[in-house]
Amino acid sequence: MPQLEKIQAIAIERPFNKGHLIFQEGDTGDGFYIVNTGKIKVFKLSFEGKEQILHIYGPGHTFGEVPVFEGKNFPASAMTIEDSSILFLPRDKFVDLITTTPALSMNMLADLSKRLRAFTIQIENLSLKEVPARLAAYILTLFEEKKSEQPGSIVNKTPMVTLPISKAQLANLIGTTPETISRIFKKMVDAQLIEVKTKDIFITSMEGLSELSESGRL
Amino acid sequence: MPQLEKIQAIAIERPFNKGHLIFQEGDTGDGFYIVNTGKIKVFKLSFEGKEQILHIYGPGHTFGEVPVFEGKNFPASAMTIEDSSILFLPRDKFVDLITTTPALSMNMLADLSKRLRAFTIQIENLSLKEVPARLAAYILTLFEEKKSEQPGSIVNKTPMVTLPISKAQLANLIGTTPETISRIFKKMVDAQLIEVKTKDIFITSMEGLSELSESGRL
DNA sequence: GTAAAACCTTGACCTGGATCAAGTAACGAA
DNA sequence: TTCGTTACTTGATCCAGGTCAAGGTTTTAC
Repeated sequence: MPQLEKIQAIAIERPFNKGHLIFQEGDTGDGFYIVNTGKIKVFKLSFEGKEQILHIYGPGHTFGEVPVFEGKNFPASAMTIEDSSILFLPRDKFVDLITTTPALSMNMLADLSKRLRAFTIQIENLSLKEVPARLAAYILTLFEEKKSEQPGSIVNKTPMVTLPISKAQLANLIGTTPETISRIFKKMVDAQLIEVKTKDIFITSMEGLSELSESGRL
Repeated sequence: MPQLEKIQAIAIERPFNKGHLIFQEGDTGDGFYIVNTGKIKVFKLSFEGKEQILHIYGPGHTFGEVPVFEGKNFPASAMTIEDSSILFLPRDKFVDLITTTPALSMNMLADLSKRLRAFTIQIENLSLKEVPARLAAYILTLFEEKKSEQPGSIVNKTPMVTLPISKAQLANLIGTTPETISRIFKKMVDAQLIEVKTKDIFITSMEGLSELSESGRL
């Protein structure tokens, strides 16, 4: 991204404590956001207060663009889940920038397309997979992300991932409850697929996990 | 859309019978599509063959853009559900056009944003609402669409909508089964919310439906 | 107009996972 | 290190909605 400097020139930095509501579903959006440091969740609440997490984003990710381009309000809410520094990009300045920089708009289109793909997968998970398959898929996704971040080949070591969020949040992300998460982790351990030590998960059968994530009965 | 002519200049028209697979999840996308006439569904299939519909699009809607901007393959499949005429826009020509036409890229960004919003609602429905609420919400959406299409005020008439798709497809759209759709329609009739005559639905209690769609127990 | 096919309804049954309740483990502050 | 808080686990119970099976209705094609 060579446009980064231009973007930073118009960005306003805002520090937030963990648990700060950045915007709420229905609010008017007069700009969008980039995670600088920390971590945020984008989520919906049901009438009864149940939460469904749509995304969890760390440094470098943008969020809250939909109202900028569509002109209506935020379709979901966003909250920090760690102490964070968030950059705010005012709408007008960004639109100026994007209309004069075709490459930037192509990047933005690619970014929204990625998000559409991610939603596609989330809908598939919620509607077509049962909870064990969703959980297995989540663990595998974590592992893939980890591999692409530090591609140094780790031979001869049990593959391991560390949950980046609490198990309660994980439940809200994959559309279930903490109790169910707990029970299914246990079943996975019994089935020799993983070992769990607090937030660390050791994958003992990549193949088994992978199979569970697609066709998955446990 | 003043760009329409330019787009039509690079589009290739293709007629398809009902039930024709336009593209399949995983295929390489070397362009995207616009519905000219007819109707299509974009959907995912589970391992066991269960279907979840992501969108149903009629004339004027674009689909299959994700690979064009993101460079990977289709995240879902698309099929005609009526005899249809579909326009194909080859990737290269479209990218040329879009990089030289800022307004077109803004339109595209707005379009993808709308789709993100729609997915957001679908995820909320699947995860946070029960089937009766989803069905009520669907009927209300149909009614809103109808109103915005023909805004001539219809005073003094029972509000009515016609299901644009089969009940089996409706089940796949809202994430349930035909049997459940059938039972819930019956309950809605018993609760004096609607009358059903084959594909025509007469709304007898807008308020009741509306309440059911949000907080909804039946 | 009639037959075949596709679609829809209804009933009986079953199960995944939610909920409620109570205990246990991990974590942060003093 | 200990206390208080927050996070997680485990058990018992319950129900929304899925599945299977059989019958009814609507649409399509000739």
